Formats: sequence, structure tokens, C-alpha cells
Amino acid sequence: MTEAPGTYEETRRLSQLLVAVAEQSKANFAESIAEFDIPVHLARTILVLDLPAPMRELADKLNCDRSYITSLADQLEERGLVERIQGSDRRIKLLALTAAGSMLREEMSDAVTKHSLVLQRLTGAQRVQLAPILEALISEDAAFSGTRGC
Amino acid sequence: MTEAPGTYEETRRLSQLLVAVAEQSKANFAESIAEFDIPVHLARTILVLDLPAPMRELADKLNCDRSYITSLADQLEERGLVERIQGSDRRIKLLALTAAGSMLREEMSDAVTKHSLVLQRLTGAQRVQLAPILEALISEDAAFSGTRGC
DNA sequence: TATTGTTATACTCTATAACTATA
DNA sequence: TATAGTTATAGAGTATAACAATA
Repeated sequence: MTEAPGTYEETRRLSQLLVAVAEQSKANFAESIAEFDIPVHLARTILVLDLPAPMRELADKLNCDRSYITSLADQLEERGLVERIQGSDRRIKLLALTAAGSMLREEMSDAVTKHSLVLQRLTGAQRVQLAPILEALISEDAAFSGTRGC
Repeated sequence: MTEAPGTYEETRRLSQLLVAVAEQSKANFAESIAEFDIPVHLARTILVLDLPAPMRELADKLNCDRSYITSLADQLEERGLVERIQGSDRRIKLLALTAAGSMLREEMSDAVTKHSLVLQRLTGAQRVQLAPILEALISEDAAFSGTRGC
């Protein structure tokens, strides 16, 4: 607790806290979208699907297998939230939100924001501090190619 | 970007970042314990199981069904990491780490800390800022009783 | 030959319901 | 009667492998 020492214990504690926050955050997300009657994984896909994107790209972004994206796309299509459109490279199919899909995306995004722990529990000053920290934490480079996890 | 205004957009952005960090954090956790050849959910259970605890309590803490705790306990017992011990109330069984279990818990805890994004990507100053924010974010009170999610 | 998406299939995680034994 | 843990079972989520079409 003196100077630069505690680093190890401090890091351990922060790691644990971060994992705890992550879990809570996940639960919070589920709760936020509960009213929309849509499974969590479909909701996440819609939220990610801002602009039309090749299925392959989604697989990368969501870090899961291409075959699973097919399954997600089927389910979303059944609900009329998404449609497949041909890419110029004829092997490629883009996934694009329908009007209904975009609308739902907006509503969910709002709900998630409103339920946000960030909004409910942090002061303005804390929010200002938090942004750059989270940005630093996010890796643009895929440092996690090793593990699967959708 | 002026004063108190942007709050909504700012919150939305922070929420998204937090969700992203949460996912990354989950992936990072999986990667950290990959070397121990133990499924993520078992690892989490061991990490939570600091002191012997009634199975019921674990169900609450992990926010999942009692029957699933039975399943976890079985798997951990098979691996010799945990044992069931009778509580004074004869209905209750405590789950306690074996020597092997404690050892593994220490090793995993170390590994998680070493791989921690907190350690790798944040400055000392940022770490100092982060702690109280994460603490504020954590709800001791169970505000999430509504949703299941193990 | 390498890549995108699909199909068929199987496995893992997790919950629900009904049961046993205490209390 | 209510509570702790167990059993049997079913469902959701996700991956692997083999395949078709295109490049």
C-alpha cells in the first residue's frame, strides 16, 4: 500500500473487479433487452449490425464460427429483422437490417443506454475518467485469436 | 461536448464500450486459464470458492439453479478439486476445496492476474482511477434477481 | 487451390420438474 | 409445510466436418 509496490495485489484485485463488472454488465444487458422478447445473442447481433456486413465479417467480429452466423441469420430472417443480399463477389452474402430491424436496433440501443450502470451509478466526473480507460482496454488488434467464445 | 449536455450520447458510448470490455474480458479470462485444461465454468466456480460454502449459497452467488451446482460439484469432485462436507443442518452440504483445489485456485488466480488487460494496457495512474469506479459499478445488493445467467 | 456460405450433426451448458431427506 | 440437494430430462447455444458454389 506504499508506492509502486502493491502492483501485483492491486492488479489481482482490479482483475477480479473487472471480471465481476463484466458479469454484471452481461446480466444488465440481458435485463435491458428483456422487454423485446428476443434472445440475447440475436440482440447482440443486431446491435453489432449497424451497416450491412458480410457474414464472414460478423463471424470475425463476434468471434464465432461461420456456420453459427448462418444459424443466427436464419433466425433473424425468420423474425423479419434482417435480409441477405448478394455481394459483388458472388460467394459473399451481406447481412442487412430491414426497416423493422433498424427500428428494433434503435429501441434496444436506447433501452441499453437507459438501464446502463454507467448512467445509474457513476458521477459525471467518473464518467469522464472512465472513457479513456475503457478505450485503452479495448484492443483493436485481435489479441484474442486464440480462444473461441460467442 | 459542451457541459452537462452530451450525457445521453456519452452514456450510450460508455455503455457500448463497457459491453465490449466485458466481452473482451471474458475472452481474456478464458485465454488466461487455457493452460489448466479446465472448462471456464469450473474455473470460475473454483475462483469463487475461496472458503467452504453451502451449495445453495453458490447457486445464489453464481446466479444459477441449485441443480446446476450439483452438476458442477460432481465434475469438480471427479477431478479431485472439491469435496462435499456435511453441514450441521443435515440438509446442507458445504463445498470445500481440496488441497489440489486450493493449489489450482492459486495458480489460476496468478495466471488471470498476469494476463490481465488491466496490467498490460493501463498506466499506474489509470489503475488508481479505475478502482473506485469499478467499485461503484458493482452492486452489493442484488439488483439483478430478475435474470438468470450462469 | 482457397474462400464463402450451408447442411448435418453432436456436444456443452444450463434450466425445469419431480423426488428424497431433513427440518 | 418449507428448504437443501439430487435425478432425469430437455432445450438452447455453439462448434466440427463435409459440401457446394465461386473465385
